[in-house]
Amino acid sequence: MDEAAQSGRRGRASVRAARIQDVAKLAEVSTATVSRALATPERVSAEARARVMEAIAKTGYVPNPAARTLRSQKTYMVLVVLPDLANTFFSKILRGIEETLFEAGYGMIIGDLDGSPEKEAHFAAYTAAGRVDGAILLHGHLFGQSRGGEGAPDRIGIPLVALCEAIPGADIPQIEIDNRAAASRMTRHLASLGHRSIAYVSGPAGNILELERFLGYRDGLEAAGLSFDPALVIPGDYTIESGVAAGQNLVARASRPTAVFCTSDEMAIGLMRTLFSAGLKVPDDISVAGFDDIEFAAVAEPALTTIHQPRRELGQAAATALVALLQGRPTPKRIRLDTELVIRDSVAALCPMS
Amino acid sequence: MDEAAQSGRRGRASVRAARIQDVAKLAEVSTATVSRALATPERVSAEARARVMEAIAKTGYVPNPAARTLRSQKTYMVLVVLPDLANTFFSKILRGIEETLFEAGYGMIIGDLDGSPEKEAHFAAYTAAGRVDGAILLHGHLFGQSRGGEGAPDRIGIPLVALCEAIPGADIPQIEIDNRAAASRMTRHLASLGHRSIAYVSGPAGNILELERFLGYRDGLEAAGLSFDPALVIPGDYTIESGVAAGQNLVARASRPTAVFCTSDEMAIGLMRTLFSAGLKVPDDISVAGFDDIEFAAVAEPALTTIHQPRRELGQAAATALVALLQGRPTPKRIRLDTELVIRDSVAALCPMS
DNA sequence: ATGAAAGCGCTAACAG
DNA sequence: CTGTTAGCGCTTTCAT
Repeated sequence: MDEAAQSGRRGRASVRAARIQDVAKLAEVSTATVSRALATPERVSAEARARVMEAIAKTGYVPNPAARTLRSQKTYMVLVVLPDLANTFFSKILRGIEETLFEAGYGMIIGDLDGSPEKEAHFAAYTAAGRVDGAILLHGHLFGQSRGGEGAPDRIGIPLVALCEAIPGADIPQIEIDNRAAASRMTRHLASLGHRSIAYVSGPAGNILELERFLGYRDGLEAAGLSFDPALVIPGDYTIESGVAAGQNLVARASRPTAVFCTSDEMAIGLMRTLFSAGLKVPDDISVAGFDDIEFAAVAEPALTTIHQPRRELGQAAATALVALLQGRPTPKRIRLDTELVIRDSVAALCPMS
Repeated sequence: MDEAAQSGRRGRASVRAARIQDVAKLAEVSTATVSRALATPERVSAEARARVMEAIAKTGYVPNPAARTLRSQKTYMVLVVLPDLANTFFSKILRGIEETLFEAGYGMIIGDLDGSPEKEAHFAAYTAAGRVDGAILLHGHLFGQSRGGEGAPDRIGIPLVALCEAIPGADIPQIEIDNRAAASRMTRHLASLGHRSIAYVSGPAGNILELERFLGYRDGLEAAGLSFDPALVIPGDYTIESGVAAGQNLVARASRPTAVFCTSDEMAIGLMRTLFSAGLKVPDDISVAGFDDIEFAAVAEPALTTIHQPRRELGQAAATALVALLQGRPTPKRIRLDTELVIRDSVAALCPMS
């Protein structure tokens, strides 16, 4: 009862972390009871539970996650894959995900693709190796499906959820906004202010968001009785730099549109910068609209008219869906959150003079 | 030799992941040899190694990290704790950390404090539970040392590195810039342009960066022969919102400084916004300087004069130091990277007229 | 250079 | 409600 105390020396040097055995011994119960007291308290007598808890407090016991994972085949970790961590658009989404995951007892590992496909393989290996129980995908496709080609393994064995960038054809829950409707709304807003020549700064070619938003732009044009002019579509990729480039494109033109709809706030801010440098005034000479409503949109000069996305809620919804899957509960295949048109100062009614 | 093939049914339904045993059997070696072929190839005959590699390819074997961790007591995971993931200042730092860690074979778990001390305990538990081998701390103090009080456990048993926000008194490698010198440089730059009334928008009280930058501001003032005026210090906390508030503070004043040194770009951008709204022109009516050189600094209107921090390199240096520690190699206790004064358009020489 | 065997710390059956 | 008993899959002595 006291002989089996410590295995040899107990100098204060290496005070090995307490194991479940130490707790069991101190509480005078079996290790199974300790385990149960932690996992399913209701299945343990109040008395035993109290003794276990006391022993845990006394020993400072913290369960070893590796052992737990090895035995239970559950990691309580979720992988979140995103195209670009530096994009401020994602940070609040991440917050929403993390807080929901945390409440459900899951940890979050972030996989930042940073624009390189090789990294995707790296994170795919995480799932293959069983490092995580599930994943939230923000980058618009399934692992190993970069080319959308044949051998696309529809699933890699763990629950998956797509967030923001829908993955066409994938049989997993998709959480997103109605990009098409939002883009249409903004286009109509611009048209309602008298603009008849509305340029469109696109996202990366092939991107699903771009596809949807472009369709919305066309919808809006049509709804306003405006005809589509391909010359008014300026390529972009959602970055500040591409917005700057789009601005140069615009400035160089002989005849300019009276309004520009940028499909990301970062592009809108970069574009306005170029316009200013060229001596053009926003919104007096040209109106500029964005998309996303990132933090800087409200403090840009002029403050940016844009589409607000409920970023935190988007993250929460995705995490909630994944947790449901993880716990074997059903979850809707598609969740669409509402956006909002935020009117600020970068868009003005077209002056008939102009 | 072929009887022990599969343990029972081998329907295509549940193709359990290959284990090291499967590889060993296929390669006709022991599991120990497979393990060694992976960890220490040089200790295995070329022949055996080839057979093992082939078997691995054939089975699609991926080592189980939980089992590996349980046995070797190494997680090959590093925790990165930061005060605010939404702050764009950190994203590039994270990139630098991740790429370096990845090359060294380590994964990264991000601990976003999001401004709540409770979360810190949460992430401290990660380290206590042995989920990670080491940690990089960007939040300016050690775990459980929030109050800087007595029982500060100087170490929690795993290697730690402090990044950006130095931790006074902690005996761990610290990677940072020379905040004091940089702030002094900016202050002197402003003074050299004729400004004699230079306001200072601070960081959060007690923050080590704030302490250093404030000292630098004082240094710069002194070097320029200017006296310090407490009324010119406006409180802030590095956020956009606090910059907006600082701007309101400024606008409300009867007599205004001719230049404002904001100790973060986000504050500078928020402040300029307020100034504009109040009809003040930057830099004509008032010069504004920032600190950090985030992406938006270059495209702000006007483009922001600021202090450039080598963010990616900072991250790389911290990760490199931690990996050295993890591998038992020595590393310098303090690394200071150079900053740069970036002159753009938000600061102008003081017009004698004014 | 290789194999046998002993666990790392935990949870899940299975009895009782 | 509780204890006993097996391992989860891997790395690592210790022999050979």
